Amino acid sequence: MEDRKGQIIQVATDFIKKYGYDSFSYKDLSEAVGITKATLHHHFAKKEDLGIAVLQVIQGQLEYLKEKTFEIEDSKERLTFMFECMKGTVQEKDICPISSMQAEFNVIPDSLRGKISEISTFEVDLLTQILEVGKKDGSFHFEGDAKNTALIMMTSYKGAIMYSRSVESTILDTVLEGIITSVVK
Amino acid sequence: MEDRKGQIIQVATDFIKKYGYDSFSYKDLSEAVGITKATLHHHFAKKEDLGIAVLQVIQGQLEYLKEKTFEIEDSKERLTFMFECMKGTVQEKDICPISSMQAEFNVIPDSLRGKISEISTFEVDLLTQILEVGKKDGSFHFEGDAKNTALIMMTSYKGAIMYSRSVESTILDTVLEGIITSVVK
DNA sequence: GTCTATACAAAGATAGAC
DNA sequence: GTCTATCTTTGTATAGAC
Repeated sequence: MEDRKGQIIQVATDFIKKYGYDSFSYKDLSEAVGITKATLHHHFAKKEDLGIAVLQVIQGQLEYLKEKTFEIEDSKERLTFMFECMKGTVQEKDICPISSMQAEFNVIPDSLRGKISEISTFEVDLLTQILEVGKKDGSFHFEGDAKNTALIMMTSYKGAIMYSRSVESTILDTVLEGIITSVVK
Repeated sequence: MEDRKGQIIQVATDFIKKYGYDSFSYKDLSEAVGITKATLHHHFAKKEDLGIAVLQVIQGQLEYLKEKTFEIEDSKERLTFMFECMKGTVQEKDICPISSMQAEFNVIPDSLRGKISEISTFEVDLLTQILEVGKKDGSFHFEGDAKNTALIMMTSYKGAIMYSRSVESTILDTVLEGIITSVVK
């Protein structure tokens, strides 16, 4: 089964969303996958290697999301689609793996920090572009430049996922609706 | 020196903001404070006890902030004051200790989770009240209820601190200005 | 209140057999 | 590709002396 690697990455991603990169162990992971720690090390010699692999997959998914997003003609639909897709990747009480590793920024390996920065920027840029296009075609209304608005929307979305953990989990939908209508209406 | 306890709490809080609760050790802390691990255990038998102490101090500071905040007459000034105070407690490249522990929610002791939930709720409630008063006296303009707006503002603020870590750190000020003017103008 | 010394468990990682 | 066994380091925590 060559897809062992893929399976490991999948479970590791779930763990990062649940516990964080630093707080899941090769022992946890090996048990969840059903192999030994040694086998895990065979596939990903160091935990750092696994971390990089996880981030590469996420990066690929985001690039794919960008493609799919711009296949949609209508700006409002496009915006909703993007957030719905993002929301779909995190289960209840999980957090965004990027947020998780932003929180751990000072304790993760340097190579991971670089990738996290890239991905963080990519996300905001994607939203910025969606907003710019939507403003031009008259779908969205906001003051200031698109990047600032994108920043507020993205940080609010990420922050809301985080907050859902410790308060009522309905707040994510509330916030999501709020930030979308703030530019659409 | 009875204030050893206070000193330990102070340094522990800094560590949580920099590395997270799970990722700083009694060894790190003992070296930073200048005492041995054993002495640390004398003051706070378990790491969990220290965690609770840290959160109690934060809770107290927030209650004090609420008092001070409502001593200010003008709604706009009050809102700015609150965010400036909050911002003042986190150094560049640190994150809010509450965000930090929200990210670690599934790996911290139960007693800490409870406190985190309380504090998270308190913060949003404080902002909600500021917004409600300001809407009534005509200082603020926003649609929907104050709680939703407070949620968006608070999650955006917290998310921005987080994002500053991995992208340009100027985004915090950008976002802060954005969310304040969104209700003030 | 602080120390040295130590116990104990968990973590990341490697060696070598099958 | 997977295993058992083992190493090394680090983390939390305790015992007992000063």
